Amino acid sequence: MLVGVCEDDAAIRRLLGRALTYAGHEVLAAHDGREALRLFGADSAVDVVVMDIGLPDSDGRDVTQALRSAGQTAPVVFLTALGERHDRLSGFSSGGDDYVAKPFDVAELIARIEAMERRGRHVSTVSTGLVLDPAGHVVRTDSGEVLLTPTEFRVLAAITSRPGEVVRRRTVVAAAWPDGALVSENTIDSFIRRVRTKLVSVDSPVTIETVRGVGFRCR
Amino acid sequence: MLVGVCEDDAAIRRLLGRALTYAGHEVLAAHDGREALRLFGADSAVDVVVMDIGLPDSDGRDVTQALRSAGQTAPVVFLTALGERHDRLSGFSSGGDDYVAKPFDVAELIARIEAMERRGRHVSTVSTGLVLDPAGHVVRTDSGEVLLTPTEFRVLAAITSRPGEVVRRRTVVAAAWPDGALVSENTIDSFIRRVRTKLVSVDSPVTIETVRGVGFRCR
DNA sequence: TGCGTCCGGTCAGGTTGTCGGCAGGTCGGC
DNA sequence: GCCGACCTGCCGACAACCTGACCGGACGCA
Repeated sequence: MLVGVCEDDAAIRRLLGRALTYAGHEVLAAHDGREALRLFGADSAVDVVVMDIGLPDSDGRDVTQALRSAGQTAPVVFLTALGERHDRLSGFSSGGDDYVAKPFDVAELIARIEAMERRGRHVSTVSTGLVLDPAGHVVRTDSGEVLLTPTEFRVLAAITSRPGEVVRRRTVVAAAWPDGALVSENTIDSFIRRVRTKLVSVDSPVTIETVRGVGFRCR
Repeated sequence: MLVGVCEDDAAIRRLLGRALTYAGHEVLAAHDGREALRLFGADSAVDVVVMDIGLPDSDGRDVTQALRSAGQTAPVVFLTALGERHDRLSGFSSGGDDYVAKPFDVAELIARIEAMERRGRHVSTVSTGLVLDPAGHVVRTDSGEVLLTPTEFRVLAAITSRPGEVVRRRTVVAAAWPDGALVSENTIDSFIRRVRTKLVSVDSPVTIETVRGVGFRCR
């Protein structure tokens, strides 16, 4: 896995470089926002980006936004300064991103990076023109894109992960509520409905059809 | 998932039938080795077989061996009698198989069955161009596919499991209504009719013909 | 601190598809 | 022809599903 690190403090940059290399990853290091944009742009191969919020030339969030609008969809782990409020990020960071407060535990940071990578690896595209972007919880088609809530996204992902196959209701529950929460049957219906509505709103070529008594299937 | 259950004790058969159905699976039930061979043969759509060791007409291990040499590769979960030594099976059962001692915990048995499923999913093909796909709950031919309801699927699976041979009406009932529900003779006719209609709608090369006074046969 | 918004989950009521069975027609064997 | 077995069209009951609305909690904002 290739990890892009954007951090101005040379000591932290070296620390991360060594730790990530030791954990079996490759590292691309940038020391400010401009370099990050050059190295981690859309056609870069980075799988995850570690982004410091407090950069000398700009704010890490702005850099990330620039990366996003350049087409980079890799998930981002933010390094926030001590005392930085988490919620200051929430309005900005898309659902798939994460944040770690300095001073951080290196092992924990690496664990989070690897967790990100597992999620973000497949910007899964259902064969016919529907793109599921886990980094942003966004669904894209030729005619537009729409934002899904986390639960909606998991429901859709569960069903589109097996195109043409029937996904049982219980499978959907297991995928969308991985903590084993007990939800009523009707809750599934509600989310299916919401997802369907959003798919229609972007003229999705993929539709969720119900197989009565069994589950759902996409085509 | 389609689970084949071979068990002579009607109470246990019903228990398993109900529990598996409740867990979202389909069940094909056989009450002895001969029937198991007929229903769970190489061309059957079963994904997993639950096999009682102590059957009236033969040993479950022998039945399994017969299934294997007939080309059936689905994994098997053995039900062993109380006190049966597990190592008695070890020399025989192939790597993918499992065993559960009676009296068993239903939840545990189902968990093991589902674990099996994740390994081998396969699609059964009746010799000439008719595909029974349990994952998609559909039958496919060259000219199209059609969605079957759960009961229709079980009925068709029971009959196509032995191409060219006559399947008795009572066998169809046992396979399609594994919970032991009592259905009128006419209900079978209704479902046969529905299945036939759907087969015709996809130009199926396989047809269900009736053998008066005995049962049905596909060719 | 109070207000507005979003999200997740549930509820009640309407709608639809499946299932099982009935009634009557048809077929085949004797 | 007669009888039983089977086919066919159809219908009612019921469960599964869809839909719109609602509510509490979390969170942002002023």
